[in-house]
Amino acid sequence: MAYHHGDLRRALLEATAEAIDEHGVAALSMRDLARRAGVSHAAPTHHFGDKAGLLTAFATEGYEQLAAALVTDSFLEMGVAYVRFALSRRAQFEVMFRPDLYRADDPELVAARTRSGAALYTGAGERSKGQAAWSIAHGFATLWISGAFPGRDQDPMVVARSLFAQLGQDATNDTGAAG
Amino acid sequence: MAYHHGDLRRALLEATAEAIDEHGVAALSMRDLARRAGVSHAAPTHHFGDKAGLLTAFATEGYEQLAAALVTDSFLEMGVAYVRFALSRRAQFEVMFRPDLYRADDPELVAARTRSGAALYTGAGERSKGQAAWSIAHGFATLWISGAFPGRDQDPMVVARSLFAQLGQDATNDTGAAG
DNA sequence: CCGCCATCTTGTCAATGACAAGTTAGAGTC
DNA sequence: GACTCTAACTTGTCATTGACAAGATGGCGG
Repeated sequence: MAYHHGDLRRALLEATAEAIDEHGVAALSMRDLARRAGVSHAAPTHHFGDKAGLLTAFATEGYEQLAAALVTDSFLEMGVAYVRFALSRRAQFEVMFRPDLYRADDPELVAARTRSGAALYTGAGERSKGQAAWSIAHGFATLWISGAFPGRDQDPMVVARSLFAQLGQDATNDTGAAG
Repeated sequence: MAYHHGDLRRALLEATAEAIDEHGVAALSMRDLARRAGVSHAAPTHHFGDKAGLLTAFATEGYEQLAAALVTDSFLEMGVAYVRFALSRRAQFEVMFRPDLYRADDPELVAARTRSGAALYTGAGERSKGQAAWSIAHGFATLWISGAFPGRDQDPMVVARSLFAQLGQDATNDTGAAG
């Protein structure tokens, strides 16, 4: 077995998403990740220190991806993008909002979270309408993922748009920059 | 040490809420619950079969409590009650919406979930406005709990009301029974 | 007063996270 | 082109955990 994997760190982060998608975060195991990557059981520790370190890196990556996904000029589309991110990167989304799983004060994570927060607050700000939109996006995404939301035969993105439409109409075409 | 605890099942469920409130679901340990209740490490297994069984019972209890909490005549107050439940019974709320932690097909759990769902759908139904309100309530609650929501010096219940107010005004005084 | 059996205990096992100590390979140096 | 240096990875170990098996206890029906 080769001693130098190439990019084990990357492979482990990808294996993490796979494993969570398959069995949920609760069943996530460092040793299973090692097996998936074809390395010894202690190899992941070398790169991440411990399990919390792995999930810190995983959540950081998630915040960076979210920040990138939220770049759009329309207030409505930002909400749609938020839901799309949550549903397409379920594993990241799930870990990101469970700070008990990682080190929430890690500098790199805080920086990434701040970046995605900046995008979000530009549209949502401290204003109730933006916060309501964020809550709808986040609530719908988590309810849909957990299976609690009705109408599972429908396209979730279509449903999401119908929910945003329930907010005052002026909000759907407002980037928030005017506030 | 007494062989008959009295109501160990009850004590364990209460210890579960305590333990989750203190260290999160991720760190929940059957043996720790046993220690908290002052019984041997295998006692919990006798009552719940396994960890998933314990959390199934815990989530079932949560759904029953939620169903009771949602009994109100006002659409708006139901949303407020939902948020209040989530914040006051954090542990139950967290477990309820993580079906990977328990047996989602358990008959008693399904019954309890259906009961709380009935209350919810009476107000929310299949209609977008009700679903938007549910999403706001659920999203706000989870974001507040995770610490991601801004304005943490404010009273969360006041913030929640300001969010519901962003929905069309006619929705805030509609039980949905007319649909 | 005696057996029954739900309740709880003790004992054990495989899996896991964390850590310590050893091994390898490839990069830099001369 | 051998030599060292060190990051990357391995092997080995330990305490903890969930799950299960088997035994102990004590209240309750007969």
